[in-house]
Amino acid sequence: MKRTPPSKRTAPSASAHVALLSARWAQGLSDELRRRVVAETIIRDVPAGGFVCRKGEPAEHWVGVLDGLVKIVSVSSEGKSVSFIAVPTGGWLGEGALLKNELRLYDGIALRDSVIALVPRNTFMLLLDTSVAFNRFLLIQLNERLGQFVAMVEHDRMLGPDARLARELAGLFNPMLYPGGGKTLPVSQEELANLVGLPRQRVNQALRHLETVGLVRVGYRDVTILDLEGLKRFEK
Amino acid sequence: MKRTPPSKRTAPSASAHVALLSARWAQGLSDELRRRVVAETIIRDVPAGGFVCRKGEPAEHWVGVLDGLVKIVSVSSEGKSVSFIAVPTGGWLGEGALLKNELRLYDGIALRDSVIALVPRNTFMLLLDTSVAFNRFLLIQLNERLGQFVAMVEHDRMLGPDARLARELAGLFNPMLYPGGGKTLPVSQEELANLVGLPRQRVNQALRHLETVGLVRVGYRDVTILDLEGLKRFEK
DNA sequence: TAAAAGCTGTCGCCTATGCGACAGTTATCT
DNA sequence: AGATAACTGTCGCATAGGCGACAGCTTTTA
Repeated sequence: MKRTPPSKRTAPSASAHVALLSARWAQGLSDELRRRVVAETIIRDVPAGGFVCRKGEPAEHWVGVLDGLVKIVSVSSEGKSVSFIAVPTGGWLGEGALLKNELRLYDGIALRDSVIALVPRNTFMLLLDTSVAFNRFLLIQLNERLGQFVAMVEHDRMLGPDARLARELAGLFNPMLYPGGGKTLPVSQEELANLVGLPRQRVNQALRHLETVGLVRVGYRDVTILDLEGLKRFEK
Repeated sequence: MKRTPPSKRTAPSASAHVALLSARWAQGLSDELRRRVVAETIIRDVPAGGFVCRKGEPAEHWVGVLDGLVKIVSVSSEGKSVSFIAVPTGGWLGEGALLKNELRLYDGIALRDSVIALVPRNTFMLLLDTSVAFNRFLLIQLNERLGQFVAMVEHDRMLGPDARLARELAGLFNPMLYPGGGKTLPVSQEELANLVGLPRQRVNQALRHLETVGLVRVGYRDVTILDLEGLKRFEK
């Protein structure tokens, strides 16, 4: 089981709505739309380890991480879990099932206490139907995310474990998908293992290797990126 | 080296424009736009083994496979090549670099003699700026492709070689991305190996396994899908 | 029709991954 | 502060993937 730090039970506040409207996609909207978005969006605190959305449920919301860190996970029938990406503060997720009008295919789980925005499907669709800027934003977001996954497949198949970890770490800091934010990832090595698709022991080795090369600093339950470009280039 | 069957040198014909306008994204366009698309799009025959687009060049076109089969490939610095997907007749590709206004990140190579449509960047951008339907089409296409790649990562990390091959084969027949078309894939086992990211020898075993279970029929330089749903479900 | 090129089916070896185990650390709970 | 839970760092082993080699077929080329 996962350790669950104490949940700071901040009541959904006005600051959440500020964070909401400062999202990049909200910049181009008309005042009217902005008002509707604020009125209709639900803000919810999710403690570390809690579900942001669940595989199998109908997709009723577009999900924003106003603060925190959320991983997208698939759990196999035998209980083996694969994490795809970690979406940090400022990131948005869940448009896939919304666009396909399908059940959610993956779980969303908070890696630490997070503040989540839930934009209802109707609001989302309204934006899609009325705002050119919003369409463009989504296009860019999907395209960027697609690029990230193509790169994941590429790296999974071409690179060794150390390089895979390096690239994955770099990917977690894609500035297009994940604007702002620091350079420290508050994640255990076991989580990292899930994210990279390697055994935890191997991740440990790889981390130490990357540390000796000066690309990252390894702490307890966190990793700090020292040289993003170096990580992207790392090969052996 | 790859074998290169003789190239049927059909001159770009009127039938190509018919194929072009019958693409799903062209359905919703105004007559004016349809005229422009036909006028500005370049039709080109590419022989098996030829490049449809090349890594490193600026993205000047959106690429349609009017007839044939095109693989998207990344070649590592040491010459190891990874194929991501095979885009069959009716498929479209290359919007990624176009949207990002970047250099192409991957090669596009014809797996057999193919008829290719090249929609110039300006035409593409015009469609993007003026047609709501086109925007929606692209959104769907990107989303669908993203789903395909997420599934690839999932399967690469969760499933064994046989199941990986099964899912990959199934993925090549996603009706959303690749409408129409038969159920036979004219591809050597070595190509399949590149597509699945396994050694050729292992792919051979896996194919024979899938054949004994009745999911596919294996021929010389081709594989016929017998049970698409079975392939999607295959686990061991 | 003969020869050459390319693909398929198998064997067998080597290395790396995948994984259980466990001692040592660091944080959290009461 | 002490107890407990969670995370980190290592060893070592079994298995599976990665790969060279090569004989038997199929298709194209001369």
